[in-house]
Amino acid sequence: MPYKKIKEGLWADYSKKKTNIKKRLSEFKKKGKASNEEIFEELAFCILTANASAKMGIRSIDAIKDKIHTGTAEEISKSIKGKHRFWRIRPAFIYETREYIKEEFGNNIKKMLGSFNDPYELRDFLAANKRIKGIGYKESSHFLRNIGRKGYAILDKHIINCLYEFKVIEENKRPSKRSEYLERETQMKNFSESIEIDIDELDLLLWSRQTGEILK
DNA sequence: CCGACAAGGTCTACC
DNA sequence: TGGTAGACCTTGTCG
Repeated sequence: MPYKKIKEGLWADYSKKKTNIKKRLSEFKKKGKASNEEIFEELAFCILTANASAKMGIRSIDAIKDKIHTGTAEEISKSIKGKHRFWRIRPAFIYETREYIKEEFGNNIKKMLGSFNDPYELRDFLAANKRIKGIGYKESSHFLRNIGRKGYAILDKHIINCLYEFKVIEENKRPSKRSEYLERETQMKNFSESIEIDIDELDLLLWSRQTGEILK
């Protein structure tokens, strides 16, 4: 499909969904100003969504909200069984991440996030940290976006698919390392600039085209 | 009804 | 040391 058609198609869709998209983004912004507990819950949500369905993630986080701040990995695991594919390992990830933030930052996740000036250094930190478990580049970007940080590409299966169809990227393959992630992120940014749709809005737009919904 | 396959990736072990 | 299979795991959906 020629570039011009793609741009027109996206804009037609964007005009319809614009209100919902903006609304969702303002919710993300608001979340960023919430308590340490709520922000940690958002991080836990992202740990849960990796290679699980979005609905599974939402359903699961609701089930364990009362357990994730104080419960053991086993307790979290018990609450999530039957609601999530990876009911044994993901609670362990959440637990380990929580204990790390407790040890290093006195349970103050906002302090942790605030200790970086550069947004990409912050993401590198989250993605590369071996004690922040279950969070790679995609989920790190997802998390930061969900707490109102802007400008990151969230390169999941759906977005990669779209970008490939649009010929923005050359391979229909999820990035498996940092350099690939950054490269495709730049390509998506260039595309978003050229069609004049903000990258954060473009992410929600493309995702909604694949799934029919504007979730998180 | 049943087999195949997908579901917002990341971690670990091994070469 | 840098890269890549295999593990994680179950449920819903589609032919």
